[in-house]
Formats: sequence, C-alpha cells, structure tokens
Amino acid sequence: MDMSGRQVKDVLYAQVARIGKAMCSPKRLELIEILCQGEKPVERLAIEANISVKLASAHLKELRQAHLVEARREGKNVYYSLTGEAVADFWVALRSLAEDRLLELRAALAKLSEHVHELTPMSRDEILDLAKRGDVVVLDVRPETEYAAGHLPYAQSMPLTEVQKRLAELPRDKPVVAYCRGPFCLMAKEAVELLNKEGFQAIRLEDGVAEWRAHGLPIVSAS
Amino acid sequence: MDMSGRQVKDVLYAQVARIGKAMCSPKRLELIEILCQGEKPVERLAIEANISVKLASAHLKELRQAHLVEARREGKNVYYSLTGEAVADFWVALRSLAEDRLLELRAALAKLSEHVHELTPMSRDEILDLAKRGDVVVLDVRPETEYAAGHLPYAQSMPLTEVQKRLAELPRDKPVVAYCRGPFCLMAKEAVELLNKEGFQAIRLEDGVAEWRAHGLPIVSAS
DNA sequence: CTAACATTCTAACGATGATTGGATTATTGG
DNA sequence: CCAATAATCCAATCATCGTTAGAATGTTAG
Repeated sequence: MDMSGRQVKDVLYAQVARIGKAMCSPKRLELIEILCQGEKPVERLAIEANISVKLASAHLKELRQAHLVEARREGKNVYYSLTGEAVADFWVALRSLAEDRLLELRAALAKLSEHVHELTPMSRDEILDLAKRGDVVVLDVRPETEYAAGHLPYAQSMPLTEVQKRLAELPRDKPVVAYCRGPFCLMAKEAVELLNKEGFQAIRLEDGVAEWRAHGLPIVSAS
Repeated sequence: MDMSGRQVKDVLYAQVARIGKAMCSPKRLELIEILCQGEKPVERLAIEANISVKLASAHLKELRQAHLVEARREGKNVYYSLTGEAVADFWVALRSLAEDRLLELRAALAKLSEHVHELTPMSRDEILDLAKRGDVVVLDVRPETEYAAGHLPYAQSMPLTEVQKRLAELPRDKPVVAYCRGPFCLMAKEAVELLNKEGFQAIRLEDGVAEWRAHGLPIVSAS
C-alpha cells in the first residue's frame, strides 16, 4: 500500500486546496467575517449576509467540511462559530493580501473613506493608551450581542441603531473613536457621519475585533 | 453613481474571493510553492508540477490575474515569479492552517515522516546558532538554481541528485541537517534516508526558505 | 525572410459549484 | 400525539472551472 511521491504530493496539495475552496466564494467569506464577531444562528447569518437560509446552510456546510466552522445545537437553533482564532487570523491575512495586491479592491475601499479626515490617524497602541486614560471614547457600534462576545478594551457599546437617541451619553470635548466589524463594514462609517453632523469629534477606526487581535492586542469578552 | 451598502460589500468580498479562487486549485498551490523557490520558466514549472505546459500556462494566467505572480520575458522564455514575499508568507499561512484543521492532511503528512527520529528536534534558532559555529552542516538539497535564488544562512548546496557522489564532502562526526522546499517536498527526506544508510547522522528540517523567512529568520541570496 | 522554439490563445468537453424549490428531519409548546 | 419552527437534505438548473487539442503569437538563429 505504498504511494509514489507524486501521489503523495497530489493528496497533500488537494487537502490544502480544501481550505482554499472554502475561501473562494464571496458569500462564504462574508459569513466568516460575520462569525468573527461571535457565534450566531443560521437565520441571523442569512440575514446579515443577505442570502436565503437554505443557501446559508449550504455554505456553512462547506465551511464545516473544511473544519473552519463548527455547529452547536441549542433548542431549535443551530449556532455556528469559527473553530478557532486561527481562522479569524487567516481571514484577516487573506483580506490584507487582497488589499495589497488588487488595485480594484483598494479603489473600492477608498470610496468608502473618501473623507480621509474621518479615519483615525492614531495607531492601535495610541488608541489603547488614550482610551485607558479616558482621553478618547471608544465606541462599539455593532449589535449588543457582538459586543458581549468580545470587544476592544475600554470600549462602550452603542449599536448604530441607537446612536441617534443616545447622543447625550457622549462627550463633546473629546474625540469619539467608532469601530465596527472591520474595514468592509459600514456601520462605523455611518456612525461617524452622524456624530460629526451633530457636532461631535468623531473618527473611525477601521479595525474590528479580529484585526485588533490579529495584531496582538487584547480583547475583552464578558464571560 | 452611488451604490447601496449591499452592492459595495458584494464588490469588496468578490475581490477578496479572487485571491481565494486563485488558491483553490491543488496545481496552482503547487506552482506557488515551486515559485517560492525562485523564478522559473513555464516549462520548468510544468515539469516540476507534473502537468502539461499548456495547463501550466493556463494556471499561471489565473495566478497572474489575481496578481499573485508576474511574468518576465527573456528571449524565448517567460520567467514567472511571485509578486512579493507576502505571497509566500500567505502560502505558508494557508498550509499551516490546513495542517492545523484537517486531520487527513496531518495523517498524510505523518506518513512522510514515519521515522520520527529523522526529523530535527532542534529549533530554528538552535540550528542557526549551531550552523554558525560549524557544529552542524546544513545541506540544501534542492537544485542549484534554487539555492542561488536564496538559501538558509551557512547552508551548503548539494542537490539530491549529487548526494551519492559527493558523500566525501560531508563530515561523519557532526549532524547533517538537510532541507528542501518545505514540508510537502520529498527531497530532504530522501537525502536523509540515503545519508543515514551510509552511516551519517542525518536529520531533516521540514522548513523551506519560505517557512524559514516567514518565521522571521534571515535568508541569504547570492546577488 | 524562414525555420524552430516557447508560450499563449481559442474552442470544446466533462466535471464541479452556486442557487432555488420541495420534501425531510429535529425540537419545542400545547 | 400534533402543530409550528429551525435547519438540513435532495433534486434540478445553470454557470463556471479544469483539462485537452489545435491554431496563433512572439522571439531567436540562420
């Protein structure tokens, strides 16, 4: 039962290609990014990714077969989550390589932040430091469940849908740094536009928790 | 000419998926690994990957469209190379995630090193240190052109095909550490088996230059 | 210019993937 | 047990990919 060198190699590369195959569909990538924000049931994932539940289920099956996600049943719902932080790190690496290599992507991304001044000029460490001292307010504008699953240190939860009603909670004399799921997510951008219109000093941090952690910085999870 | 948030997202994820698509075929992955060893003409790549020149050309076109490789014409030949070290790093990350997640891959890989004692127990830093002091001989058993394109510090070139004739150049009182293109390459394994049969103290380092450099260690290129 | 060579392009086929609708399997609440 | 809900499985459609063969392109040597 011996294999030639060629056969062995074919098996090895085919196995690695399984991961590649899982990562080659836009919708699957979007599901992975959503799952970077914590576990979610199928229907939630389908809504967030704007696809049917059936299709979401099919894509999740693919991802599960590549051992990138796993499922947990709780009552009627099946909750999906990443199989580990390595998957989130890999997603960050893939997106970052794509940004690096594909001009089209960089162009599309640039449109999202046409007002350069709305992007934070501060480094991650600076933000962490300022937030610790209370010199900036770090705002997590994702849904509350995602905040609960893990958020930046010293960050305060204020889902995008509630920002308008809760303006009173924010200071007008300090910068407000808003973040969401990552560079491809539009929630922080909208929050910043809204806040600036209301006279706040709001800027956006492009990182989500996955990017933040992939760069070696700490994440707080309410456990 | 405004786009809805959904449309923007679809564009962004589709762009990243281009990289995934390029990485989802076993043969393309093999081509990338070969290109990690330095630039090569199409025919050489086809031979190494065991495919027809036409097919190699088609795959290379895909990779080029994803901006992962680039082509340079020199006379009748077209030389392909990676567009940067980031691509090699990404390949290492992908393979490493696959090894981590896929039991089948780990099983297949384990068969390659069934004699555990043939794998080096030393860390990269130890090897570098011992090689520097001349306490081990580090042997690069890849073809000479690949050695020339870049090799481990203090490594000596001895292509697998020549090892048998050049045994006299190797010491019998010190460990010989052989490496090749990486964990999926069989050349170092064969070299180690041959050397041990001849009475040498040979062990294998699974790293190739891409793995070595991805871990932050220096590479020497004859410039 | 012509011949020879290396590579790419075009066309074609079978295989595989994305997507959808209908039936099916778990689970909860009565 | 039955009805309702959540999710998956199955079958079918259409598009896309991998692969091969044949034609075409670009380059060098004479």
